[in-house]
Amino acid sequence: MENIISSKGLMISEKEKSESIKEYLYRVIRTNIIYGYLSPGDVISENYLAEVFHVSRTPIREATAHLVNDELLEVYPQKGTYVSHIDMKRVKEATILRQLLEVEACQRSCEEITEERVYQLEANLNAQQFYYGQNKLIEVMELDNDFHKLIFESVSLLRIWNAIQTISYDSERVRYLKLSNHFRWEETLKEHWEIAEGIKQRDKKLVSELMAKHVGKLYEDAEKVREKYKEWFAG
Amino acid sequence: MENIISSKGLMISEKEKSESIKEYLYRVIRTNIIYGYLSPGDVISENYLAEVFHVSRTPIREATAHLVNDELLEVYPQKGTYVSHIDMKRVKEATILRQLLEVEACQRSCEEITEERVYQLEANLNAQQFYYGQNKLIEVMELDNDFHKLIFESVSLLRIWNAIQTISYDSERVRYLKLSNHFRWEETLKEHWEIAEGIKQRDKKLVSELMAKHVGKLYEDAEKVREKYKEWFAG
DNA sequence: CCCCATCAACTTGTATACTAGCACCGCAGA
DNA sequence: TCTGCGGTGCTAGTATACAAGTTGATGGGG
Repeated sequence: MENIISSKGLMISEKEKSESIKEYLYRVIRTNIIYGYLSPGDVISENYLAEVFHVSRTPIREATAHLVNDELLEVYPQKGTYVSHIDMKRVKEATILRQLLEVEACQRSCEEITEERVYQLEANLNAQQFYYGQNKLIEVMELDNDFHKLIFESVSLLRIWNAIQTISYDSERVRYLKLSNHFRWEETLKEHWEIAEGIKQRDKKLVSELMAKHVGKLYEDAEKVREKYKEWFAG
Repeated sequence: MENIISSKGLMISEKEKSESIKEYLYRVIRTNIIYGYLSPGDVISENYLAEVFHVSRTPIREATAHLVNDELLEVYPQKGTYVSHIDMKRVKEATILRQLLEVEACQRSCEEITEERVYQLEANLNAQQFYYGQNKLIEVMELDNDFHKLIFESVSLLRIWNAIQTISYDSERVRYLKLSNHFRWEETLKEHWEIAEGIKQRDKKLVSELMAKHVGKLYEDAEKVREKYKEWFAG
């Protein structure tokens, strides 16, 4: 992936041909927030974004409306648009949601998953290790997401995966802060390997415990991250 | 609630002062789809909607973009915008999601709920009975939703409730078809009363079983509804 | 009669112009 | 120096104009 850091300090990736301008803008702005190129409290007016991306305000507005829905942006009419702060209540709800659903998904995958997909899980973890060694943290994050997504995909629950995403963006920001501080990473990868191995062995009970623990730890980690980056958090 | 059926056959409710035009449009168009004033396959061009609501295309576009995200509308550039068909796969995923989360919520409510909220649950069910007697089905539907929402509210999991909603709109359409055919309604209300009573008695085990059964039945009912309204369904 | 080309009437996508409202800053007066 | 008032420049909300593309009907030629 080739990302360009613009003069405005934004990371601007290439537009895919399959996506419309508004989808492109949504994706790019969202990743800039999650990966910290836009910090909580930052003001980003529509005119400013329109200038940076060389498009009119119309697609910008459609993208920002989506991001408001995701609670990553807050729009105050006639005042401005701000990057939201991370809300621990949101992280908590996302954790509860994920614990229940990821456990369900990996239990089902113990019964339904194919050898091919097990291989994909293992390849994914190897890739994570590789990119982490190269300090390519964004790639590591995306692979981590893909790992979990692969499990949902293996049991045909992608819409549920997407529903999880829409309330997990604050957790994503926490995970990236955690990752960029190299906090507990080796341990986290080990948890992934254990889960993959458990699925391979189709041990539902073991996998459930591992996954519940794995997801649950994010909230604990979030508390620690909050101490260091308290200005990123609300309340 | 005063709803006006426009000359175009749309049910147009009053705009609340607290909501913006785009939020109003989103709400009205969504309810028109769920309550069958707009049927799967219907074409609704942006110009058409702009004319009906006496607004420009800009807020219309923002509302339709949201509805595309909800998979209630499908937009084909330069061709048209269509009301989507009900997808049983979506209903299935929503059922799985709800079973897990509603069980979790009502278990928590057994520990946390206040007497005040228990009273609200009971009042809600009485109101459902009343409006059903008056054949005010839309009010019944909204009260049914409020019943479940109250439970999530009682345990501070409203974001999870909202996440459920975003993948449950097909289920909503099924529920309204079911309701307007007076299919299994008395039984459904009885299930609600049992759940409310179980929460009041704070019997976690009983409530979990009842709720899982209650939510699970929607998918079975959907199969039956599909036989009668097969043109409403995809595939 | 059938087929193909052309054109007109739509559609959504994008850009731009205008409106309304808030906030800040500087100036004037006490 | 402090206070109040008003202008100015910003914001997002909305309306409109234009661009690009699809569809379907119509009419002429084989």
